[in-house]
Amino acid sequence: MSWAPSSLEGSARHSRFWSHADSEETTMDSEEEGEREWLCRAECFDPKPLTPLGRPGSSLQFAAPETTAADGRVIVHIDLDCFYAQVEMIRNPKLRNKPIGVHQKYLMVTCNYEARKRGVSKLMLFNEAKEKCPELVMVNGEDLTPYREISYKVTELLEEFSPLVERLGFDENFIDATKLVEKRLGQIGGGRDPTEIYVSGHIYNNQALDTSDGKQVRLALGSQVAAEMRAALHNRLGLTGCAGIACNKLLAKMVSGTFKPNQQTTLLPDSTLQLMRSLTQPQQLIGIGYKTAKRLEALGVRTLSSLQTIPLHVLEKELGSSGAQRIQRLSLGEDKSPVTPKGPPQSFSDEDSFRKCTSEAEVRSKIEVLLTSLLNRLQRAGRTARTVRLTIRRIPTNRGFNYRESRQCPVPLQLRRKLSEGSHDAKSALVEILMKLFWRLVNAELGFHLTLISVCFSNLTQPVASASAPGSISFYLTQNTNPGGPAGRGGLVSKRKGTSLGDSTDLGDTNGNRLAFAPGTLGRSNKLVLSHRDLPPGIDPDVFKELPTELQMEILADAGGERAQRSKLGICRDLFTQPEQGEVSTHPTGPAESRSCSVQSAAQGEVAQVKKSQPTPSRTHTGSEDRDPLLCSVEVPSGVDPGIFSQLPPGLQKELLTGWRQQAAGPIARSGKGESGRGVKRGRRSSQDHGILKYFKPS
DNA sequence: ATGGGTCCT
DNA sequence: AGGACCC
Repeated sequence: MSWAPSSLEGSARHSRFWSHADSEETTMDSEEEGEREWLCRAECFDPKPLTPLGRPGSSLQFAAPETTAADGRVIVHIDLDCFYAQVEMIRNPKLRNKPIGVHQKYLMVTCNYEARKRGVSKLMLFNEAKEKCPELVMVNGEDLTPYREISYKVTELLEEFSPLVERLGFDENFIDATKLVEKRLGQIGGGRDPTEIYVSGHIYNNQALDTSDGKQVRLALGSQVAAEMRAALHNRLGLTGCAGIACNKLLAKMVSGTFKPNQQTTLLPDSTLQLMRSLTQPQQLIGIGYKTAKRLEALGVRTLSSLQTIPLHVLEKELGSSGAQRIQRLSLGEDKSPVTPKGPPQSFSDEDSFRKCTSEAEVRSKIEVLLTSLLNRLQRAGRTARTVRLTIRRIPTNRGFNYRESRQCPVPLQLRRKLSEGSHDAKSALVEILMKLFWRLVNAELGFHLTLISVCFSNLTQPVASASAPGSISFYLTQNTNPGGPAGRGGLVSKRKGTSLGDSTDLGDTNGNRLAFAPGTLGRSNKLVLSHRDLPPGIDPDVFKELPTELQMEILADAGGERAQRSKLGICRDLFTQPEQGEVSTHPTGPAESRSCSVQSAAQGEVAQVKKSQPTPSRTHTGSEDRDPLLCSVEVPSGVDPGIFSQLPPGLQKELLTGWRQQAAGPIARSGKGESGRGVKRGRRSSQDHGILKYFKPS
């Protein structure tokens, strides 16, 4: 009652907002979905008014609308379906067809659709869910590592389409696809097939597409981009999700959940007010939370329409002028906020909640656990922290259950140097610092009863820059790495002329692989097909074969680490090693679009593209006997498939071979104080912590 | 509630 | 250091 309930894809607001879609979605199986989306293309595409399109030079017909530039944007919102549950199904494919729930403590934070069919829903209590569905397989999701890692893979994949990608939590991303769409528009206007103008997926409110309306055409092309993004997410990461396409972030997000799961919806501008009318409370708008909703209620504003019509000066008295204007514009579906890439994480935190912690010894022990995990995370990411913070929550106070208090202090410079070398002394020094912060929070004479302890590292150094420098692996393999200063941020789509994923309207190009696959190793479902002994020891082949290609690649690469350490991603053998034996051949059902023409050809294009690339000439021999003779004699790091390795650019191979033997460079604090200051645009995330380099380098 | 995140004041 | 917001 006193806090705003929230959770991964599961705030009360979210549930209320989408409850309509939620109840529908279970009735719609994927078979049906595919047809519906496809039908929509047929229904909404109007073949007659094409006249201006076919004429050469007619692209002027679609010059940007007169109105504000903000209105002419094409924003895609991607929202992964029950993300934690999907990750758990990837980690353990045997769960694929079972109802599963993911819980943290006694709260089930999400569940898959198999569970939802059986009446289980998000944010149910553990016991409640088990009662509803005794067969429910409960997985503990308190360690966010696997979710965080796959989450960043999703963002990276989307960044291949456009550098303007903004994360929202672990399972949502906004993409500004305006430039990409403009580029395609130019190609269509230049005399290409006008039937390329259609909406992929649903159109909100079933509005007919008017192909003579430039804004609508842009959104239609945006819907095709969104479909390609979702196809890539499925083909490469094995993930499904929904997309919303609209002219701003607010509307894209609001429309994306109209059809769930694994479907997409485009909002054409004429239907904006209808979408807004479907909202009942102000709190359903992103940006209006629990507190603001309460203040609005005090003003008598309980409905969206009353928020739309309340005189601005009344609103301003309660919320201040900037806030008032913002939320009133939101209520009308207007939102000028840009898609803002946040770059590398600003903070790393780890917390634990519990019923009771009343002794200093318990506190110290919990802090040690949190610290150990955090220091590992920092080191793997190549970051160091300038600030530490300790946060606690005490047993119910007059300030509400969720009231937290914190104290923070700088991490002494000496300590930072030692930490970057992994010194054990340094860690205990940090524990002492945190204990001092603790005693600044609680009065030693009074005793205490905590229900949560959290440690947060912030004011982080940038990731080491070497990974994104020209000549490095990530320079070759990632497309938006921006090694330069602030000037490059958001400006460049690609360093490699003409090869940016999004640059082409050719479907075959839209799902490019950053990693090359050996010819013939891609199976029917676009997963690597490798013989038993190609796998690192300890990996269950039955599990392995079910994984998405990029995760398979990662495991293979991970096995190459000489010291067989955990990969930086943690998507490594112990996460995928199954305790059970026996065969399970669950073929995950593809997304609806896998059966649709355009997306299927995209997937085939991906394979075709891979097959086109030629193996590099070989020199030495290390391979095993029955590999492709064209590929078998390349010197490769141990544990990596020579066929894969051989397809990499020569400079890349060289770097790999060199890098393999090197110790990972220690984190280097880049000088320059203001670089991560507020309001200053930071450089893009380098590939050090999430980029492609991690596939190849031992940690 | 859980275990994270963001930016602003 | 806390407050608001997001998932």
